[in-house]
Amino acid sequence: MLSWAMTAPDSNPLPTTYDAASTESTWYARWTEHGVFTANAGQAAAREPFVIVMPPPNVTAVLHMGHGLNNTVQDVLIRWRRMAGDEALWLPGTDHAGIATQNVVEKQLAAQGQTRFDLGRDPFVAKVAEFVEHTGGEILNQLKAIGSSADWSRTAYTFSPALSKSVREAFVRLHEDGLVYKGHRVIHWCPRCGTSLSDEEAEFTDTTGKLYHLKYTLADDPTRSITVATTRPETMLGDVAVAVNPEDDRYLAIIGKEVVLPINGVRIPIIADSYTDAAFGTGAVKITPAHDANDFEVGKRHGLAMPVVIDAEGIVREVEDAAGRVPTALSGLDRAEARTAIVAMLEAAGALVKVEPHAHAVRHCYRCDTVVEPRLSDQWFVRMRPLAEKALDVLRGGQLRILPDRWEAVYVNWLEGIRDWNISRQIWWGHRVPVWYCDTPACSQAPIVSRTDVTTCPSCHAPVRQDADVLDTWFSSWLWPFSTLGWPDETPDVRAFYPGDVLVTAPEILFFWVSRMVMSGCWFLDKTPFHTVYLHGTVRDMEHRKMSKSLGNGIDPLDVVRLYGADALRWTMTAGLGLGVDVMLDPTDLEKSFAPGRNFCTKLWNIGRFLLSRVGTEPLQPLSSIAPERFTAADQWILDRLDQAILDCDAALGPARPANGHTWTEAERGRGLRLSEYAEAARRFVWNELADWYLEALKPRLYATEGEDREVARTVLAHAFDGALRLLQPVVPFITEALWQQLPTTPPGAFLAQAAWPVARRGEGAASAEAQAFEYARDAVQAIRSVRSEYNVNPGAWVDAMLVAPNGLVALLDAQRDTIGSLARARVTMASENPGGASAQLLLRDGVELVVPLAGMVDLEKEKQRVQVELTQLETQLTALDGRLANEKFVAKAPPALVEAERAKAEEWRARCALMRTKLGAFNA
RNA sequence: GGGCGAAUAGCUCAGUUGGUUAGAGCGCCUGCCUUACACGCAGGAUGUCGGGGGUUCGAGUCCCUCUUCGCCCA
Repeated sequence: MLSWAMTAPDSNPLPTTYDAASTESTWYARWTEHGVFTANAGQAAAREPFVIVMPPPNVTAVLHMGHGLNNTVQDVLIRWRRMAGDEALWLPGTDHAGIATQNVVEKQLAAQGQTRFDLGRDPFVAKVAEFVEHTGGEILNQLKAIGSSADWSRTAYTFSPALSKSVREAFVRLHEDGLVYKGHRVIHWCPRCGTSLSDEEAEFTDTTGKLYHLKYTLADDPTRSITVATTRPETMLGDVAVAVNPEDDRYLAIIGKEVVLPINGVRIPIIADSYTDAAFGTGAVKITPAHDANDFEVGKRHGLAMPVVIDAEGIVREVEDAAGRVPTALSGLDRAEARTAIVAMLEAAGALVKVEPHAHAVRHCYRCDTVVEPRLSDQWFVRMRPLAEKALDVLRGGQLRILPDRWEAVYVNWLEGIRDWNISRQIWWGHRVPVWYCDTPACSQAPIVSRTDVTTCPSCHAPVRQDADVLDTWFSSWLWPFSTLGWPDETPDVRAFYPGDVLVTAPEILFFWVSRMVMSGCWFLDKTPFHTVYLHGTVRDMEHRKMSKSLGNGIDPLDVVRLYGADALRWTMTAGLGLGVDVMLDPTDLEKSFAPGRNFCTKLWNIGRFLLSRVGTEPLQPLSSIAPERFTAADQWILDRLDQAILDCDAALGPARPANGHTWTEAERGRGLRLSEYAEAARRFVWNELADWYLEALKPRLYATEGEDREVARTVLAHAFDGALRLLQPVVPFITEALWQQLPTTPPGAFLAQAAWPVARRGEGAASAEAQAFEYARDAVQAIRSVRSEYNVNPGAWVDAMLVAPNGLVALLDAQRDTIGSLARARVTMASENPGGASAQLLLRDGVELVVPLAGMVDLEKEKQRVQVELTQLETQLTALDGRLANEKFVAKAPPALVEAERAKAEEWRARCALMRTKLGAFNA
């Protein structure tokens, strides 16, 4: 048997400082080599599957802190469940990001003075594909650098052949279900990107613009006029009516009359429509059906013409049904130039009544921020109402929950008011709409909606033409939870891993993506794709501004990895993360944000170095083989603390899924996913309990004792650290793996990343009497240290201390004398009675007193005051407590257990007060 | 304009169904380079829980109202 001396620090295999970079690359490589992250559909029958699908980053994206946060959360959860014995699948991939990716390549072309039209459609698409192949997906490698344990063997891509098949299937199936249709209406149009956008893609920005009051003269009486208010005077060329509210007395007499548009002289009627708000502006609004969605509805109701006076590039001209409406002087102007010119012309004509500042929200393209132009066009739509009903049902039925739960109301509100989804885009990069047309004039073939490519018309056998539009990127993303598994094929993966479990993302894409995935999952596979949506916060700077490239206030996660290590990054992302709370980081002071994580890792490393050097490499006896009486109080205590830490971590993280497998109960619904509480519970155990107390208490024992007790200590030490490393692995996987590999209990070839999640040895609240004895020791140590500090006792000096214990506790405390002494640098003696005299006096719990004589140093007045202050405080509280207990209503109405507890507390306080009064008496004597 | 949320220590936040003397991390103050760790150890200070009103035996927690801030939707 080796002695402690022979396993001295010299033989310690761990270097003095932790090298994050080499540890991270070493272990990540070993994990992937051994398929630690690979899920097996064949195992899913024997083990509970646990599935997270990664929100696919844009294929051209560069890792930013938002990804860091999002993926750390997912990785913590998936690592937790993997250890807990689930068949854990974290499915990664990228999104082809139609508009965004096309924009990137178009920008490159623009740098060479080219447009996509110079190349033509097919060469352009080929160029984008090539670009994606060479530079795309780099972000997935960056995710590996932060430790993401995704199953890379299943990496998916929304524009891959497999997922394209899913997209077609979904489109065709919805068409068969009568939910896909082509509509002619005003949609959001981005003149810069040259495509339509969905409601969600046209984002509102609050803007202070101008409200122009324009005077339109009545055709039959040039002395009379009506004034309309508009924010967009340039659209007046396309006006087809002036609408007033039918209830509005001011205009009743002129409804049905005609006015003459200034500038182009077109005559248009005054109509009554309840859409008009009498309180807004002048109560009269101009109606431009082709250039405003609301006006379009009014126009449809009244059967009005729909002249188009602004084209797809945002240029004012006579586009359609607009002959004679655009004067030559204005034709060809950009919409912004046209506004200036038109306002000037209106003013010259005396038609501009006034201009006032006006705060309103203007829609912008979410990809390029260009002001969106409402435009009349033909687009493909999905009828959303039937889909939304299902998505509402699963939330209301409890098959789906959203955390934090306040987002559930937002989700419900949006789905209840859902509008049809414009899914066609007039760009080239994306899934082509799977519809073909026969252009033969004589042929009556209807458009062909097909799962497979169509080349010739089934009726006339002429070549057919495929619809030029591509589908909204989100039309592929919304299938992600099952398209990635092989749907529509009945693959083993679909059977094993659908539905999944948790979706982790930011609230920004609740509508874009989350709600739509629920809808598609419910529609196509009849089940919600996950039972939990976890919406984390946003990464912001210290001024609470969102981190963004344009503001230049971002932090590069890879910089953090380089400077502090991936574990430190993950620690900051986890430990600071209240449920759904924004994460504030200071881009100008990385130290402030990430030093705590690095410091924690350093501490963990040092704990490991010291502990492993003491445990040595010799085999250990199993904890279960050790008879309970051989454990010291400290041993019992740390084992109890580990149990408690495990229970705390479990309570913070879980439940992982509804207990009945499908529906959340009210009690379960808001629970779990408290990552900060989990991290704090694990940190507290390893640092504040294992290192600060157990290791310190053990030191003399490690050096002084021999034989059996040393073996017990080694076993407990290894067990406690092993437990700590397991609890911490999901947060700081690299350093914990490196340390765990050094434990003599670790089987060769095993990985902590796959080791079993710890289970508490005993239930809650069952702390043993022995463990309790160590709590008394800690009390005494803290009291002595406090006295030493107060009297400025030289840190190296030893003091005398006397424990005065009630009879029942004498033996228990006596056994702790050495421990107390070594931790507090005190010569501890026992007494059954307080000797009084010139000494520092402290009252510990359960009537235990501590007397520190400090010969010649004690300030009696100070001691008296200390006791007096404490007594006064306690008496005040005791009075309040007694008052409560004397209140009949309290005794009658409060739960009996509580009343009992309060009574016991009152007695304890009373005894404590009595003891303090005795002390004060002794001081005065 | 409509809806939702937040306001707790200097900062960032916990505080789950109302029930101990309201907690943590960081920061701050004091003393320590005690042979695992100064990226550390020990000891300390710090809150009329945004204002006002109400329900209750009991309110940081529930209700109303005001103020300030944030988010979502139109």
